[in-house]
Order: sequence, then structure tokens, then C-alpha cells
Amino acid sequence: MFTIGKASEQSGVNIETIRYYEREGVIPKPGRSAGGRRLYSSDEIAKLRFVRRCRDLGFPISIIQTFLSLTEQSDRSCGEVKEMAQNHLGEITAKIENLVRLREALLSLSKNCDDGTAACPMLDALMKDGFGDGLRE
Amino acid sequence: MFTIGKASEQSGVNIETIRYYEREGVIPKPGRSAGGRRLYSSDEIAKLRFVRRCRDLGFPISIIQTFLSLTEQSDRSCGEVKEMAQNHLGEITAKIENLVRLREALLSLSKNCDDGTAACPMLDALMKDGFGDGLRE
DNA sequence: TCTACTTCCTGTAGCCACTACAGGAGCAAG
DNA sequence: CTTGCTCCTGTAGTGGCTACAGGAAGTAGA
Repeated sequence: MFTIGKASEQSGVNIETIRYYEREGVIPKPGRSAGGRRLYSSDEIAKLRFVRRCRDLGFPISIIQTFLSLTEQSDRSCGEVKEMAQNHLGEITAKIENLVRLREALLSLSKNCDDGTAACPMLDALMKDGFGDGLRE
Repeated sequence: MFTIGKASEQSGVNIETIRYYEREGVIPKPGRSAGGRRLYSSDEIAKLRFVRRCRDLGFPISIIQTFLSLTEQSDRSCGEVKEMAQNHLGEITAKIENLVRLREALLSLSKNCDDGTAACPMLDALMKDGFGDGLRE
């Protein structure tokens, strides 16, 4: 059994974040030592690592909780998982497209910034009426 | 002069968000009618529109405040603006690259999800030790 | 003028997923 | 026994809004 510091090291989840997950019910409450310290088994640490990896993949906590309950059931979970993953893939793709458009807009706005005029053409353009308003993140 | 509803319509900034910007000091406090309602000039609405466009471009409020104070000064602002825009472009590019890597990881994880086994290979992979931990948003 | 409806007001709390304290207690090494 | 590290609880802050509640002001029709 491991204290929260070791669990944090091994899972890659910040100590404060582990306690936060516990408060929020993302992971079950661990056992405690005689002195009141949290003690984690390797399985619990694996669960923390799982949560972190899912977070790294951009899944929100609510989805990860569903994943965790599906891994408990261990049957016919795959369809649901795939669907959630597909949805998430769609969101990621949308985000990428948005960012690419945004980058293009910003690039073309800032390109004129060297022309030696006193007023900044980028700020000017953003103040004026003509600028396209089609960007929403 | 326009009430907050019209200002919201014309600037594209939500009413609640306009009041939030005022509380936070992003925009100056507008005048009031006899009955205590906020009244906005076209200039103030232009400023709101400017803030929204900057937000749409992904700039944080703190940067936008700098932009706003630079537009007041109206001289030699361009170098600073360009630098901030460049920084922001770098951040956007980094985000895009991250999301692309993330999408690839998720795609390869979910690809095996159809193979008819009871346990989900994606959840399995995330639980196991072998999975690369190099993804951080 | 009465009434219904809409818009506006203030103030507060919630969202997400953490992060950062403050103030104290447990524990191991020298 | 002291030093220094880790841990505990509880609370508040982050960013950028968004969503109420409960009331006041303004508008349009009968």
C-alpha cells in the first residue's frame, strides 16, 4: 500500500487532484492508516492512471466516470465506448478546424503590422465594421 | 444612446457578459438613464465588438485589456501588438499540434473497438501499463 | 388608466477541473 | 528531541462566463 505522494508519482496525478477526485466521487475513497493517511493499492493507482490518460485524451470527467463504471461491468461495453470515442473525435476535429481558421485570421491580421504607420492596422481592423464576424471558438 | 439589449445585439456580446466586463473593469462604466438603466454610445458598442472579436481570436481578457489601453495611446503600439499576436499564434499552433496528436492517439485506440471481444480493447489499453504517457493538453 | 408583457436592475451562486493556500498533525532520520 | 518532510482538513481562487431570484422600469394595447 502506498501513501498519496507515491500514488501521485506512480499515477501522474497531482496530490491535490487525487483528493479532488475523491471528493467528487470520481474514484472511491481509499483506506486509511492508523494515523489517518490515505493508503492506495496498486489497483487504485492503476485507476488513477486510467483517469489521467483519459483526461490527457481530452475526455471530460463525466465521460470518464461512465468508462470506469463500464470497466466494472466488463461486458458489452465496447459499443458504448466506441460511440463516445467517436463523438469525442468529432469534437476534437471541430476544435482543430476552428483553431486553423483562427490562426489564418490572426495571421492575416498581424501581417500588416510592420508597415511603419503610427496606428496599428490590426487593432484598427478589429475596431472597424468590415471585419468578418464568423469566428467562434 | 442604446440600452444594454441593443448594445448586446449590435456588439454580439451577451448581456450578462457585458455586465461582467463592466464589473471586471474590462470596459468603463457606461452612463445611466433616469431610471437607472445602462446607456451605451456607438463608441462603447464598438469597444464591446472589439473585445468580442479579440475573444473570438482566442486572446485572454488580460491581453485584450492591454490592447484597449494601446488603442487609447494610439502611437507606437504596433510593435507590442505584433509581439503579442505572434505569441498567441505560437500558442494556437501548439494547441493544434497537440490536438492532432491526441486525435491520432484516440483514433488508434478506438480502431480495435469492433473486434467482437467482450472486453473493450480501448479501455483495456488505457488500464494497462504499456500505453505511452506522452500526451498532455 | 389598467394590465400584461418585456426588458432591465442587483446580487449571488454555479460551471469545469483544478490549484493554492492556511494552520495543524504525523512520521522518519540523525 | 529536533528538524524537515509529508500529510490532513477546509476554504477560496482561477477564467470567463452563465443562470438564476426577486424586484423595478418601461412599453403597448384595451
